[in-house]
Amino acid sequence: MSITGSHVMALASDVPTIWPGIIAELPRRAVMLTRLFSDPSLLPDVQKYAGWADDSESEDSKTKDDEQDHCRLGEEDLEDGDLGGVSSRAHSEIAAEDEEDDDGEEEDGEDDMEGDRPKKRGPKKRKMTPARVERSKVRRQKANARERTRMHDLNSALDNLRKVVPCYSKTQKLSKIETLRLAKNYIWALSEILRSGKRPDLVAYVQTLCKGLSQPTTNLVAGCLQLNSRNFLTEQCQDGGRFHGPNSFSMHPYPYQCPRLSSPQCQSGSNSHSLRTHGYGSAYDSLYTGSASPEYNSPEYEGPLSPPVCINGNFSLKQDSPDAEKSYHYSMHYSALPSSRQTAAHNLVFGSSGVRGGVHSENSVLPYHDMHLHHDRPPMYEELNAFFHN
DNA sequence: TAGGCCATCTGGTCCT
DNA sequence: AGGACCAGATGGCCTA
Repeated sequence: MSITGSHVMALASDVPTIWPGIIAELPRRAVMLTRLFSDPSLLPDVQKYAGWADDSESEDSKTKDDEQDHCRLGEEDLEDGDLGGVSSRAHSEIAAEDEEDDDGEEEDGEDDMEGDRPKKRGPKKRKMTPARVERSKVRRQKANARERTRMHDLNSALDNLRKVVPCYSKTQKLSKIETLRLAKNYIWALSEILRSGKRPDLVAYVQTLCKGLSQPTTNLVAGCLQLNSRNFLTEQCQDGGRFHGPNSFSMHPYPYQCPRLSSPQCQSGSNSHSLRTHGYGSAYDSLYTGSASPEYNSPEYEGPLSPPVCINGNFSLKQDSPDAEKSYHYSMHYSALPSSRQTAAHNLVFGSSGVRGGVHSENSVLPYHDMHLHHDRPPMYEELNAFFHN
């Protein structure tokens, strides 16, 4: 199967429009990937996509509003007479530097020699008048306010980046460095998917995402991706990370029972369709469960094959009700292994203690309502998923 | 209490 | 000259 321009655009559009590095990188990456597929007809689509910065206008304006808020905040700080922690000593130093700003008023009576030592080069020290001290204070305060605004903007961009990487938790925010690492891994993983043109391998994909991440973040990502870490590792240990398709696992509500999934309509054979109509389902099952295959109806499968999650956020699905966020939680249960192997596999990635950073892998599956997979995916995701479906 | 993370201040450097 | 950017220093907060 060939990859269309919409596939490339779908992947690329999944990247935040805020983080400058991502903005700069992804369009270029998309063009490069398009060429990898040796289909020049895709280039117009990709180039059109490269103008996506326009789509982020609302986000930009929001950022500007934030910036204005920050500026106002800074002004308030100044109005309060708070020097923002600027010590009097620091101000004296600034004032000393600032002396050179003022023409005239040079220190009189300085000879070419200061005692035995030659006179210092550079501008002469100037007397600090009260007016000059005040000017230096104002200048320093303005610089501080600008710096605060700059850092707030940077943090705002990071927040936006957090929302589009495969794992997002309101309460357990990724640190800055972990966010950047995960974003890098995410981009890399997407690129690899495009490059290979193959259905991504579950375990390898998660490993790619978690590469270089701290233990707690690794656990968090595993939880966000709804992977029971032990079983995920069991699978990894069992067959070297190969994903065997729908018969290799079953889906269970975990750890919370979903009322909707318990309902008859969700249990019925048409649940997949009903969930699709709610915006769930097709991505994951088409991607990883092979809904078109006979195995789809394997007796081993009992639950609805349409979790609102997927191996990565890129293929996750729109959830259009707050309840959905609260209700659905799954993990993957692979075929059982002897506990010793499970332990060995568990230790492989999560450490021998199984607990580190206070987040045990088994407990790393956060309540779903606390986590967000990606919302509001463009319709082209269906197309993209169809690609993996083949 | 130590360590991690963060916000802020600060001064230096570079650019326009 | 002024602003943007950067990195070091510092102190606060949180968690194990």
